[in-house]
Amino acid sequence: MKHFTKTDCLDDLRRRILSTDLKPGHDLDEAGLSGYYNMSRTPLREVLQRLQGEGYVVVSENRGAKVASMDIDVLRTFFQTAPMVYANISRLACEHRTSAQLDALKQAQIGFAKAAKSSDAAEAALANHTFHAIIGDMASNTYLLASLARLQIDHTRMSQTFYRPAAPAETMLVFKAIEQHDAMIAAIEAGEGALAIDLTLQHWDLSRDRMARYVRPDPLPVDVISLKDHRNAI
Amino acid sequence: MKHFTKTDCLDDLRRRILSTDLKPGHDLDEAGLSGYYNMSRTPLREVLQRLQGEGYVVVSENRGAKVASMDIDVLRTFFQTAPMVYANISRLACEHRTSAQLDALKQAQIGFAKAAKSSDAAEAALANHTFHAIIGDMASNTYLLASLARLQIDHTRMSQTFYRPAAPAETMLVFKAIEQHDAMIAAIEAGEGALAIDLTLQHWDLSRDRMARYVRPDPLPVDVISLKDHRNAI
DNA sequence: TGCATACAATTTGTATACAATCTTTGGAAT
DNA sequence: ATTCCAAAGATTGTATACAAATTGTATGCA
Repeated sequence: MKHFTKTDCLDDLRRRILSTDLKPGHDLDEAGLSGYYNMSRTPLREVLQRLQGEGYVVVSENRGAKVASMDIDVLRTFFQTAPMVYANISRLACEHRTSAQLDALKQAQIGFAKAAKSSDAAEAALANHTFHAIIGDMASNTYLLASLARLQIDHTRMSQTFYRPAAPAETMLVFKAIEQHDAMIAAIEAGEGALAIDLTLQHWDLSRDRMARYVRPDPLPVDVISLKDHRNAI
Repeated sequence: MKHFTKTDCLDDLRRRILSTDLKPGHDLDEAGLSGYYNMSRTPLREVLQRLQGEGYVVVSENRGAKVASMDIDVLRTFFQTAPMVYANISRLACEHRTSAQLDALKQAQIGFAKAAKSSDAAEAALANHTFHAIIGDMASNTYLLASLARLQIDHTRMSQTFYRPAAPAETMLVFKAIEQHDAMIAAIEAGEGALAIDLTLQHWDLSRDRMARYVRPDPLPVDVISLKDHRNAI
């Protein structure tokens, strides 16, 4: 059987959480995971501690780890905070970006466009995550990056539904998002901070309402609320 | 011998790092620490992973943990970012503060004033840390809080020298800081966001220049650079 | 039936032993 | 003397065993 290294395990858990393969509030069993990744509980627990530090999971004493939840009240603060942080990150990226980072960003954009058009929701959301994470790197501001990283976790999980085009009008919005990414690359390359801020805010206006509509509280036991009601909640 | 719990260990390491009892860049030996706290390496390593997530330490593969460093270039971004984050936190605190939190803040201010006047630098810096951490709690914005926490780590470590009053003029500045804290408590209690922002920015203007002057790079091996040169660097 | 308590089962926390990796040291060859 | 290599020492990483805590279940009693 394949042997996972600790970094692999870390990356995979991040990916599974971001893609909501592991849903918000989901209980993470140490024995189960250590079996899944074919490693002992000792290094796995260290991985969970790290993920807690990064905001992916919450571990409570004697009660194990859960995937970080997305309650309604944190989502209010999400939409309150995200534009400001993302905009500032974009501005800083204009000042500090290197050509290597620009290349990486363009690559990420290619991957994003492909995934978005293929309507593989998880893949598209992850590609979008990568795109904005690279901009975060460009800003090279450890302090703001800490906020950005946490915002991105929730952003990526919320945007799952965004890339599952149900109606044609919604597909249009995805194409618009791709265009906005291109414009942002240009702005960053040109070092036009004001423009980058503007584009970022537009980017947020595009997705805010849609995402907010799809947000739902942590999954409840199915015997308490019917699945149909649950799907329509919030 | 006394038996430390994991939380104790975590708190104590945080305190020692913030007070620069453990200096930036200092190497943290697992065996040494587990002996010091009288616990085995397994839980200690988990503590270190957590501290990494919080930005207190950096652990690198097969090379152990170091206290997070404070290089010159991150300090530029520090002064660039801190006013914005602290100001926003203050504003949010005005909106969300509870009366219990206000009480805690007033208590913290009493502790700060006492420590600052006693010219126990570490104690004063830690008390100031607590004061601003409570305001961070009040804001109840997990995302911004992540930035604030990281900013505070460096802020507290830098401000060590601030509370070691050498000249009478500098003592005056400390008294001024105490007054500003009182004004901020009043603003937050009254829920006057604009005023709180203003006070926060003033608070930063007060300390910025002084702190920047005392910043120095990570300690270098003494055989590379003479101690005298080192002390005068930056 | 409702509730409390005791006991079993599961899950998390810690210690220790051992494996893997990095660092230092002591020669040997140039 | 200097450089390179190898072996010893030290430090970090992982697995396993056991201890402690939590959760689930069954039983007794009102």
